[in-house]
Amino acid sequence: MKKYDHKKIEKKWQKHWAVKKIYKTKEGGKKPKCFILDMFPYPSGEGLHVGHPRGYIAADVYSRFKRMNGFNVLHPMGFDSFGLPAENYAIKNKIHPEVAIKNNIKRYKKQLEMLGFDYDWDREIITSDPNFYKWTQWIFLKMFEKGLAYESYEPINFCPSCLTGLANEDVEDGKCERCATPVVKKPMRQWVLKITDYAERMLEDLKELKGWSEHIKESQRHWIGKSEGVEVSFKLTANSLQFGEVKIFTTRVDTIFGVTYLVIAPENKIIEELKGQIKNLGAVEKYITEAKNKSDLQRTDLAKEKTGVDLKGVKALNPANGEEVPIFVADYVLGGYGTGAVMAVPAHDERDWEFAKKYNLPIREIIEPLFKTTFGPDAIVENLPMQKRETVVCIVKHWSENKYICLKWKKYDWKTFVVGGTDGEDPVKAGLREIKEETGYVSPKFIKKLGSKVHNQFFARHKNENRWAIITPLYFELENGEKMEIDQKENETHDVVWVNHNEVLNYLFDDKSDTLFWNRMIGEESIYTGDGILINSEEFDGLDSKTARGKMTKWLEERKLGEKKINYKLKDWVFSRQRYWGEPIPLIHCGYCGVVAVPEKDLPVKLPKVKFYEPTDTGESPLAKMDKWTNVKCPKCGGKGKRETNTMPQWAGSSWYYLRYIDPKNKKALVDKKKEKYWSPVDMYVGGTEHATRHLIYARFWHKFLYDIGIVGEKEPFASLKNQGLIMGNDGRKMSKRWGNVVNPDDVVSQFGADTLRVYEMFMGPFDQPISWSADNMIGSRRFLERVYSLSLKLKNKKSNLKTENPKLERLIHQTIKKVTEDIENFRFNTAISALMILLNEMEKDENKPSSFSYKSFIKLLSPFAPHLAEEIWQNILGEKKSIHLEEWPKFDESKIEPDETTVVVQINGKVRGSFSAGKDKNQEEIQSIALSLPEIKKYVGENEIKKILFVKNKIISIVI
RNA sequence: GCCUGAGUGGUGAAACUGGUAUACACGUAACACUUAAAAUGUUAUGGGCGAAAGCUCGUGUGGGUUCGAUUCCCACCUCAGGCACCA
Repeated sequence: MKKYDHKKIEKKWQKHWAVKKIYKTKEGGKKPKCFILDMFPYPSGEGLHVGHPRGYIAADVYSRFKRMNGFNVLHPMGFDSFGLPAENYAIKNKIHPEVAIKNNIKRYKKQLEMLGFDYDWDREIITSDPNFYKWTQWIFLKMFEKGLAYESYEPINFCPSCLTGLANEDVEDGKCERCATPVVKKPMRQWVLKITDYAERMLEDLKELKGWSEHIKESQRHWIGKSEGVEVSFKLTANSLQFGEVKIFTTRVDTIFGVTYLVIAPENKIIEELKGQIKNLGAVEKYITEAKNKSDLQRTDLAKEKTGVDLKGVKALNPANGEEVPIFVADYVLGGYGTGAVMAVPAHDERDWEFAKKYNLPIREIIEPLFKTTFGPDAIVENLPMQKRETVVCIVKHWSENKYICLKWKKYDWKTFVVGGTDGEDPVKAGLREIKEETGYVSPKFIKKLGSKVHNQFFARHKNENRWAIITPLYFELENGEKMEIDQKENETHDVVWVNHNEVLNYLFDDKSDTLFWNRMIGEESIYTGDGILINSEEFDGLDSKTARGKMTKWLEERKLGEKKINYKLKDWVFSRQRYWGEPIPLIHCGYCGVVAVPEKDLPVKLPKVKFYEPTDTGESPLAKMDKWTNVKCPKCGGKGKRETNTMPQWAGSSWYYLRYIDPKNKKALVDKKKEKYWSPVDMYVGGTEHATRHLIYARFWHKFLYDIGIVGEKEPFASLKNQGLIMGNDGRKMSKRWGNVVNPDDVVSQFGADTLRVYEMFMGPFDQPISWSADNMIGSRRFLERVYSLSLKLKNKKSNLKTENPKLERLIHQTIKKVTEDIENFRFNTAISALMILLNEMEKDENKPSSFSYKSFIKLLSPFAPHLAEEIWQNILGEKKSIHLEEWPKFDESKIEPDETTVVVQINGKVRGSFSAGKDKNQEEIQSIALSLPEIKKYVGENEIKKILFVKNKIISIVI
């Protein structure tokens, strides 16, 4: 028998498909469209490793599947070729980036073609191609026109190794995302895009993105980082004279009466204004200089130890109570967030608390902790009123050992300290009384109070009411073991248990207020940062935090001392790079007119060809040295002008590239309106999760902008997004030259074939989960394909052309069609392939000769995964004339899926004790009588009384005895 | 610290809205074919007890709900990813 020669087969059909252009996307027609997009690769020097194509294979499978299901498919590919990696590669290897990119793209393309993807290469785009980046520049100009691109001189993240400014998104853990060098803050001229204008819409529209995985949306929400609070003005005084004001931002106005000092960031400009008033200016300036010289990494690494300097001579007035508080400059407050200043409430904020402890600042409690029980049998019952009750909780220590009294309640699953109501009595007295009554010990001695009162809201089962316990926690010690008789009633309620010191929390376990008491008891200082009940807050006393926030905000607003404010962590996008290999920013600086846009007709502003493109450390791009290129006429006044020499970041082209696939050769517009309307949005976007907070944020931002100026008709660019898990080396580490664990797809394809690689990568595990490469496991996929091939030859030789087959196989065929169809639709490729394997196993049995419908269906189901082999069988063995990839996807018949007989399982007390097969849809009575007549069931039931019988049709009968 | 996801055989992993846990594949063992090996095929393959029929334990740990839990609830542990002095 002929052997499965993957080399011959794959080469033959790849050529055939290319010549016949079977994957060419046609415009128009009546078919519904499906736009399938891969995150296009960055053509680095390394070439693809076996992990890269996982997403491409999935998209290709999906694309072929959709095409066979009657969709007009757009599945293009291109290259993201501008940016740092290409440039760094070029510098390292002393090849001009343009040449390097050309070579690398060639190599990538060859590798992609080798895997048999169904791209329409006529639509290929390359972001460093002037015909493409003309439109990248055009979009920038539109943003400039709308005031969304602005020039700034603020200090930004700067990579001292790449010698360029970076966006917030390009920094990971305080290090440059490309080269892992710690970034520094450096003031420099830069172009910035006002992405923050779109923060709210980007956040809001996430809700509509049903096809995105939750964790990507979650990390975008995080990145955008919305928080609602109040901006409050604190008046400043020096020598009892008013001296302007400082604005702070807080989400916790309810704690404003607990402010004991203010903190401003070293970057805050207010310090400049106050210079004349600061008595220790030298120390303050020294601190600020030091803070500025710290890298981000240092500043966060040193986070554990907070530092700061008092602004002597200047005080702030708390608008809530008119109190004068000191002001500190400290770098634990960030200059770039909110107003760059905060009110410090050390009693209820961990950072402020740490700082206050270090500098011995007063700590004032304003919030009494409130714990609500929200689940379990003690959960608050809605619509039942709250009964307030003053309570004491007594921690009682043994007279000689390190043990404490806990009560174990008899009727309820409770373990508590000694507790009791005070009924207006002095809490200490009440505590003494409770200890005696409940435990019998007669010698308790009061030692101390354990912090503030604590509120506990729960459902009191023993009284059948919602209880709001206002607890005073007290600490007692017994002087001796003398005991009196306990009241009968108390004795019936609970047992007294002595618990060792270090086991107390484990014993009591679930009540958070107990934990708090205990921590205070053992002297562990802990602060409460949650919501609670206000005290020491004048007219706001007794309110809960949430209500207090509302009332205080109103109070401040009425007096013009504060206003509601929303802040975002998202920062504007630093959009200029001091590097050569990027899109030139199409602006001209003119001495008379200022910054002038390059007229649209002069686009693209081409990147000049240069010999030297290494970055400089002057804060200028290498382009600045090219006088011939930079010196131009001002388009407005005709006078002398200079081109902007900064270039765009790596992410510019990829922020909109998908739109260009729709209309890649259009010279007049970014994209034709009609075509855009037909193809948008992208129906399925496949790529890695590493782009969650970079590319995917930028692209959404640009898309929304293009929507606003009427270029696109959809608010969101990508309707569905699927993320592939990383493929690691067989050692479980990320594939990298460094570990020597890189597997080259060229080798795999040559040895096993592209189809085997494709099937294996889809079969190896769930698509979105990371997984280690295993050459051993891949053998299974190869064997599977070999068996498919040899079965095909066998069936051909036997000239099997059955019309029907045995019903079991027929049912399996229809089940498999259903399963594979649903699985591909949901990106569950591993189970789809397993279903195909099960079907093959059955068809290989002699008694199960498939009909020609069945066999052809099977090959069609296989074709998205193994396109070459499927085509070979389809045309060469089965003698079909049309490509299988243009055939129609098989349809299953629902009526043929259901079996006539089902296996009914018999359970006794939930355990499987037997099973039998019975006709479909039999009712309980019939099944029950069969079940009870089975000997193995009789054995168990015996003389026992049957309490209950549960029945699930076609599945299970459960007997309870 | 916070957020998200995940813990199932020797391994990669299945299991629809709670209903026969371990499908499919890898590996391993035995057998067949072969002078032999490879390849291929057949059979077996969670642990314990048992000659066997069978019994019993088992989806990270501990508890709960249920006739019945990998699936739902609570607490904890471990791993991966994201964010991290964001007031």
